[in-house]
Amino acid sequence: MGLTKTEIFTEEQNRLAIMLKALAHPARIAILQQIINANACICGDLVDELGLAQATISQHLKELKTAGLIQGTIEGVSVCYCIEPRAWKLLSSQLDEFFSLYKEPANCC
Amino acid sequence: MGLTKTEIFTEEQNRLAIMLKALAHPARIAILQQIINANACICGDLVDELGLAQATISQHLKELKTAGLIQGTIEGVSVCYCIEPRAWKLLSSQLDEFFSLYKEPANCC
DNA sequence: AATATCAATCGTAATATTGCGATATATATG
DNA sequence: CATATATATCGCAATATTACGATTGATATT
Repeated sequence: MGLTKTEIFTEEQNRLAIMLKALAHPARIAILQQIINANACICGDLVDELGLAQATISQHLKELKTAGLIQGTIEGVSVCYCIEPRAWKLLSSQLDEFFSLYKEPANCC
Repeated sequence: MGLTKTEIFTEEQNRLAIMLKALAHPARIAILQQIINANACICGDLVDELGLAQATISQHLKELKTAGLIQGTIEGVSVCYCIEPRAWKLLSSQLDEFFSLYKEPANCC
């Protein structure tokens, strides 16, 4: 065990869970906020800004990139990271949809 | 290590990450969808509906309850679970705010 | 070519998560 | 009170996550 039973859930449920997992860490939230704020960031900026080791930041960036939420472009020695607009909008709207499923408390327990 | 460095992030970043973590599992997404769909659910219904053991569903319900996303009311032998409206709305608007930080691709990399 | 700079990857330790069987607890019902 | 029903909790095994030092790789700079 210790392994999520993906096969019993829908594609959508699994995809949403994966994206949310990518967001579900304060460092990654902070990284995204920094990237948005600065329009683009390189790894070193984030290392200075947050108080985490370079290896740790790099690993978080990789997770965000794997999820598709950010993209990285090589720019000389450094790599410029910014938001991936499509994935961002898609996730945003999927979450909107999910949260709007719930309408006001009817006659709950 | 293996421990998140909460102290270097803001209260908001940590709270949002905790709530997202509670959502970031297909079983918990499915549970919430079921609860919303049926207006309220008891643990047994969810065990039948999803294909997970009773102990597993109970544990997921506990996590959702700890996060404050659902509430449970004892109803005879069973416990009736439903959405906690305040937490739901709060998270929804916090996510709205977070996602709206990003405005269109300016002159990115 | 040698060196500096920046980021990715490897390896490792500590901790967390996932899932379930077994058991405990708590409330109905006969 | 004994039994059935429903849920929670315990304990465990398998796996995943988090963090970082050390190293590697790749591009500039001198």
